[in-house]
Amino acid sequence: MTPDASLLLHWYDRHRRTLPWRAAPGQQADPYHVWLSEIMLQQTVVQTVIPYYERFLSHFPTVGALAEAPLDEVLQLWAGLGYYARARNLHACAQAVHQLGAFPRTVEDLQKLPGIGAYTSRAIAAIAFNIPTVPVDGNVERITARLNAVEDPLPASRPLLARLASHLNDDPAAQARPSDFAQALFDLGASLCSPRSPSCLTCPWRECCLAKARNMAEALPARQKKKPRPTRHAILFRIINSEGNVLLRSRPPEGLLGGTDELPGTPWSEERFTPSPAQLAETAFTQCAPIQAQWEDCGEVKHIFSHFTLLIRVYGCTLPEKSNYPIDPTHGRFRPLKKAILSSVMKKCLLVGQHHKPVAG
DNA sequence: CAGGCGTGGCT
DNA sequence: TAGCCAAGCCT
Repeated sequence: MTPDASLLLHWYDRHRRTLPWRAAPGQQADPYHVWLSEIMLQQTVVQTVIPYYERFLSHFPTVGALAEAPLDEVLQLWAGLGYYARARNLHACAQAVHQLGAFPRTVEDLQKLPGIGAYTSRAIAAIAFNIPTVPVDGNVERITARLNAVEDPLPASRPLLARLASHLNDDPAAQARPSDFAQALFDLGASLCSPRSPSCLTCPWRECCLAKARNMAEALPARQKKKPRPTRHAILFRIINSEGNVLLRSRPPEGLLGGTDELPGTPWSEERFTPSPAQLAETAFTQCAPIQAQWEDCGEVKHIFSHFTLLIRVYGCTLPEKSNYPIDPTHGRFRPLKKAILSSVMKKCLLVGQHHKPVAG
């Protein structure tokens, strides 16, 4: 059965969240703002996105400005947000939209653009263009699974949930306010219909929710058990010259951390390798190191990616003034950190063992 | 089409 | 601590 959309919209009118990319009540949102925010919000929480969104908008006030910027400038602003393919696609999409002259206004045409899939195309269509469609993200999947008491685990149940969700706006009240209805679903999922401890007692849809009736809301949606996360190991070298610049190299443009800068070092291997002091000075070992040096052990960095854990041993050295070590360009070049594209994991590696703030007392 | 692809906050 | 998972897309 179709839930009463007017109940949800009434709740939304009273509890609507104010967000930087949201239009004021009754106003039409800017498609560029909606698109930019939706790309950033893919698998990323609102609180994390807000400062990135603000920085992007001040650097690139229009989609044309974003299209004409060099990719590295986009990547540098994106650095730390993760899923760097989003930044590449964002840039490519901006160029496509700039060519077209404006954002496409249909789900079908939006979905042809890089980085815009089944969810984002519907989110933009609904929010920016007021087209009656239901964007199915994690929030809407959860709401739908609970309303219908779908017990089959994700991700296998995804097609079923998408089919059920597509009927959430069958109600004429939803058709009358497509933009608000989509955002109301997000707000409901983010506040009352939350993953843990849902607030069913005050939910606008409490009367029609099968999961609430069966006292199983919190358990839904069920998820398939995840595979264990493997661990990989690496040794990275932090070499700082007398000007304070760091030896950095660029990662391949696609793949993990694509296009970001990294400290040179060993491949990221399944095997842990702890060199002895003698090995640290050996040529055979230093083929992974840019130079032979007196290495200082700066400590270990643990970083958890989505599909593996990385344990990094960081060795550091500071070069004396006027030193002229021959360094193979494959290891990188000395760069001021200000201009680097630094992922979070590399920021950790740059900071580890710096002891810049001694504990008081 | 299952898996690659980041990060941080929460319990 | 270790696991969970968030406004997904791409291949």
